Amino acid sequence: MLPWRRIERVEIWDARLTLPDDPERVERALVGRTVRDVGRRGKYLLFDFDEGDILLMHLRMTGQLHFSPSEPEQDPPYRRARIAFADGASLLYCDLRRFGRAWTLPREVVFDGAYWRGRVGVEPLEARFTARELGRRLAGRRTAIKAALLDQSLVAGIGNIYADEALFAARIHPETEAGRVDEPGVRRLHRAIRDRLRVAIAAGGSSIDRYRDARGERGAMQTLLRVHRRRGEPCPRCGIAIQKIRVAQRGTYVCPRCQPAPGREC
DNA sequence: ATTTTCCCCTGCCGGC
DNA sequence: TGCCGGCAGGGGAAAA
Repeated sequence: MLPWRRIERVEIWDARLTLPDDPERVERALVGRTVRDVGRRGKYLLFDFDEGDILLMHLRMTGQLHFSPSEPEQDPPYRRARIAFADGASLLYCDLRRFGRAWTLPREVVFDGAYWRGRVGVEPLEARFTARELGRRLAGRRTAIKAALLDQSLVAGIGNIYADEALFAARIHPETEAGRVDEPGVRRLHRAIRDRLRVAIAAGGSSIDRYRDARGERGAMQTLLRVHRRRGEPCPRCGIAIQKIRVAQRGTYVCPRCQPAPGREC
């Protein structure tokens, strides 16, 4: 919905958005550019233009983009920035918790792998993400498997929801040492990651809280989640109560029977 | 180097 | 019922 639109005006109301850069500098870098392509690398959004720097965004926890094809209706809450296009369309950025960031970088930096190394790892839905590749990346890691899944530099894009869901589907306890997941376990986990992400994308994401897509639509994945945010509900596989624990400083949901704690497999 | 802790924000909810 | 600590779809910086 953005390609071929020319940016006429950029308004950044929350200066935190562009930290550590100045909002004015980012505004100047964007005005007059025509959008060529919108892409993604891990959880980073990339806006590529006819010329000049690339705009990168990370929505973090509560960032949202709202597109409207004509002059925006009313002001949504927590609006932080707006890109107004020459044809009257606009892209509004809202963010309750103000963790999201936007910044610009030269194309050659963004398209060089060095920028992403240590930041964003293999894309889980691409062909080169094989079970063998997952195993290679987990090998030798002493941290909990869930912490490893949340580590974006290993595998890109898995967040707290889908880490829980993938581990449940693979029947692996989240606190299992990453390097000690056995080979069949790695294969189950690899399959589970891809399966759960594909289902989630097809469902339009999980609108547990306030998540909406750029058109304002809710996702349906929250109804398909099997353990995440389902403490006390029956496990869909065995029926016993889902437990909530804490792993890697994140709320973690687990079936104590289907995902036996490390060291006492059933 | 890898791993863990703290912190950035605002609003909401569960538990006392 | 009302208040309040804890927690939330994340990750960077600093510390262990």
